[in-house]
Amino acid sequence: MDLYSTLSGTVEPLVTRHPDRVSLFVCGPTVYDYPHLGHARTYVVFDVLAKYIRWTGKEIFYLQNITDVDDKIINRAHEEGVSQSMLARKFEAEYIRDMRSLGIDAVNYYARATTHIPEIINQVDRLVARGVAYVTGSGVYFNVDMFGGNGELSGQDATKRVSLVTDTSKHHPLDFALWKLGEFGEYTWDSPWGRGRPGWHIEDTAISEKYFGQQYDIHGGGLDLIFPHHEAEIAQMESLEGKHPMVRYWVHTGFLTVKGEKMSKSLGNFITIRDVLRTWNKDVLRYFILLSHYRSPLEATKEGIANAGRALDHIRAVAKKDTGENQNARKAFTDAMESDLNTPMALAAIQALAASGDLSALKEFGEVLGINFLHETSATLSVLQDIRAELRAKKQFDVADMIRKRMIAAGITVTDLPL
RNA sequence: GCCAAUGUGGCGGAGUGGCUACGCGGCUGACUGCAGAUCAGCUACAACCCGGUUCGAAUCCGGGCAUUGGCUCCA
Repeated sequence: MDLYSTLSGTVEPLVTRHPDRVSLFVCGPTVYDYPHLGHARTYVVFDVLAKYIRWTGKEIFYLQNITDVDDKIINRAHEEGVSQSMLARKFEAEYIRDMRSLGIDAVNYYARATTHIPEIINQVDRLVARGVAYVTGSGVYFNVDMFGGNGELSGQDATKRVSLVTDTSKHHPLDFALWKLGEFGEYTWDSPWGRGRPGWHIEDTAISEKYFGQQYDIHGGGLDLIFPHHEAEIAQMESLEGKHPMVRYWVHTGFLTVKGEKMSKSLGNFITIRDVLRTWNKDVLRYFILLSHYRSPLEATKEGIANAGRALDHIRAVAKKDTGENQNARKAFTDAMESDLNTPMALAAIQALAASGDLSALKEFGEVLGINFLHETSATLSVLQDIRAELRAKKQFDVADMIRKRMIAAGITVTDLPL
């Protein structure tokens, strides 16, 4: 398939290091609060990417980190009077719960920062030994002047930029912390440089190196991580042994916006996933997300989600009778997915499949997208439907209508065909 | 200031150098025990602006503008 990489700035054919095995690493959340719709977008997109690649017959290992040691967690735990681990475990569980309720199940392994401290320390140690990191009284820092490749992803040269932060202990204002020295309560570990905790960027490279090595195929995350986070990751990993590129395919999802502004925890304009799922089910939400291309901005509005819900209802209403394969629409679907995961086009193909009654393709592709395009049926429901059909045939409309009324009240969509 | 993403019809949203995706909404008709749904058709004659290349550009090139974001934590 073709995939856009931020590194090259173009769509290019996906050529993985092993023809039939794909390694995918996606930056997970910092677990200090409930996940919001912006997270839903990013993780639904990568869920679909992984499912699609798997569907094409390749083996994929999808690894995601969980940032469970960080300033925000420390502060929040302090505010709420709970331990850091209690807070982190709670919101990690909430995150996993929300991901499940969105039908996200393509991740093979969630790796916590705090369970990879030895790997982190080891990596920092090697960076110090290589001479690209140095130790001060406040921590271990990566020396950005020592890394030539900086700025590849973002187009920004870190050594030439102006920083708002002034920390006189650092050689260069933009040098970033690999290890922060100090006592941070529960999450403080011994290290060769003294007690402390990891910097922000190091966990990803320590984790990805452990499971994938210094080079792997796809690294994903939100657009907001390109700088400085992903640049820092490249600097760290490629400084170990000079292997380049660390990753060839950097896939970044566009922002989810609210009234034109990026949804974020810091802005406080976020809608949690569970709030949305109170009104709409995961099929509607996924349909809404996939209705726009993953790199475009996506404006979250009630109207937009409701619109997606109507479109999905329509597909289900049309897809009632199985009338065989629609090869053209099947090809259109895979062509769209092959083309930089063009889900809006893929959904157009889904509509065509529904219209032509290719139910087996709808089921199969629905699994790739994580959306159920067919009406759910159960034994109980079909018995009720049969009874109603008989009653209507006998023109006993009062009883038939009463059953329909009750079914609708119970949240079941009932649509009769003309007699 | 520097860097980046985005800019298409009432709305959402694709592709493609010329042959007008698709959906939602709206309109008309058909069908229908009733709701609803479905079916057929119509609707919008759209491309941020200014230049250029071309027989032809929304699509390629140049220059602007606007919105959002990154440069501090962020999916």
